[in-house]
Amino acid sequence: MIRYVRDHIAGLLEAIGIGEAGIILTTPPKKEMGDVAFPVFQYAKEHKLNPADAAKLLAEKFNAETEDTLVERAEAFGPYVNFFLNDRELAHIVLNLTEHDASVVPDSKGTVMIEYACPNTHKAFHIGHLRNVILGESLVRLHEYAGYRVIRANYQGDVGMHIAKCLWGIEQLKDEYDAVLKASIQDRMKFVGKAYAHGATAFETDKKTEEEIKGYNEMIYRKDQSIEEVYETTRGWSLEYLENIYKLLDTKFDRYYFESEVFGRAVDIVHEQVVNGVFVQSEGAVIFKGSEHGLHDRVFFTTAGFPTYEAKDLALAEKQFAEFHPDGIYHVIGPEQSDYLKVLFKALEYTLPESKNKEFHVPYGWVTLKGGKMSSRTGNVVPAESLIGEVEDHIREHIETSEVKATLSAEEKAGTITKVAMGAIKYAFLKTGRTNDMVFDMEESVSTSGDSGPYLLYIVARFKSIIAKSTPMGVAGELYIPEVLESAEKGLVTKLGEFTAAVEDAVSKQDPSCIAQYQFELAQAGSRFYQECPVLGSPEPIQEFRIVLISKVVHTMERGFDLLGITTVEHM
RNA sequence: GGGCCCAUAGUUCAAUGGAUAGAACACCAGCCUUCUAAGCUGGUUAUGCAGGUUCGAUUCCUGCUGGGCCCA
Repeated sequence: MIRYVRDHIAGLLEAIGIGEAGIILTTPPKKEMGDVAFPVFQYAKEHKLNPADAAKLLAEKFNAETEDTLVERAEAFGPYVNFFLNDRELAHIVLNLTEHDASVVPDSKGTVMIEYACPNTHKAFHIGHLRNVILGESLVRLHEYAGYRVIRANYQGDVGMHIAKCLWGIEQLKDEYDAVLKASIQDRMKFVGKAYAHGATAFETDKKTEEEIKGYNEMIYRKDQSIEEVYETTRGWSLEYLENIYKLLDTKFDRYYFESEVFGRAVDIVHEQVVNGVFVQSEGAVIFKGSEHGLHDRVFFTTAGFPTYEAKDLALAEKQFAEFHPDGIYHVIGPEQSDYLKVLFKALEYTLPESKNKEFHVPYGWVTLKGGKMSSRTGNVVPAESLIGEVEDHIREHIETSEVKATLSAEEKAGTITKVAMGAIKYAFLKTGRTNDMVFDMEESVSTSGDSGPYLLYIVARFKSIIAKSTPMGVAGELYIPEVLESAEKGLVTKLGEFTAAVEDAVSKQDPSCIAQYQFELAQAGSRFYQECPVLGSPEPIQEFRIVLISKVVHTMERGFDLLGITTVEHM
């Protein structure tokens, strides 16, 4: 509901002496029941009335004592007083509404760092990472839109056992490594994946190999000459591969942090804080007693003398605060790390007091694939690029077989395919509530109908097409608005007014799915309008009104899509 | 063994403690001489189990069952 309307009605109610204790207004379930609803439970309780009687009483009182251009009348529906708004007034308000709250000044709410993506090098980028990046990018845009200065941070794991396993595997497959040096990035990464799998399997099955690989791990930390070149080369491959994916997903980062750059400082922090008693020795390791804070104990320094990722995270936080002085850092990380992060944040309160109440975990649900057609390869890890490729194939098929698109150039088609494919994927990943697990359904996400990205983009393309065909109108004073709107027009106007509320909801919950749901509802209302209300075929004053209306719809949809990281297309 | 999360229609998802629990897919029936039918309209189907708090519970509390995860 539009804030203006809400405040207006609250004011009218207050004027007749109702609702001093803060008025809550909602939307009736059906439009025949009015535009705005006032639940009277609280009022009835205070006045010892039964809710239905109270509603009747209040509706009568309102109608008798209130004269207003926007609110035509009130009517009691059970325990609710519902208000019916004047179509023309409502449309006037909505069409003149800027979709962006003018009170939001860019960068006025302080600085937040959003840390997302955070993959390991030398590994495939799988569908879980995909959800992470798509979510992170959308959160960045939401926060910027809401008036925050946002630092995009990415913390990539470029040291550790997973790389030791990979490097050991490469040593075993040296001939293949030499052969693949000049190959495409896809093939080089395919080899890296194979080498990792080789090392990981050997690590599990053979005690002697396990020791060897641990030796590689030490060599990585010491930057041992014998592995340095292969390490740097394959690290470079990984970063190139990841950068391609970021570009495809239309995301970027202000700061790339690496485990290798915080490792040294991690050692120092733990040593310093052992002296201060924050960390304690335990069976040769150094631990933080989370159990003294209702959490659990964690190792920050191993018996072998290496800092764990716990320790590295301490050094990372120190760097992040020193470099950007954020008012908050949001870590987009899976829910399985929830308990770990609680311990980490607690330890940080000691090693870095300024971080207190400024570190936040933004968890998101697990991703699985429907059908299992793709889940069989290499364990159950699905590389992101193969999923993206498959979606693109589906979309391409639609575009290529369409007669309407015959006029498009090859370049336009390619651009459209990419935009629609990425829109399909991003929408599929963002429409489910952030913390809920989700199932990625290939058929549904590329589906041209239903609750899918392509469906939404199609609605926008149709409206854009109408606007493109219309003759531009001169500025001719006040816009004509019909006295009574068609049902489909009214629905569209009402839905348009809800955009700001959807954004506020998304920001407060840190959940882009609020926007995705809004986009779908607006598209549905738009689709119905498209079906029932001809634009170009209508007589003049109505045509002008409808063009202004659909222009507003296109504008709002594009704004919403932008917050999701999705780009609209002109034709599809 | 300790802790965290989840359970809604055949399937995938919604629902600040409030009106007849909403959509989408699938299935069935209609709608193109008219702005893109990748569309629209109508129809069928659900709150895991047992209690409790409340005028009112999908929502909050307790126990149970089933699934996921973390720590040991």
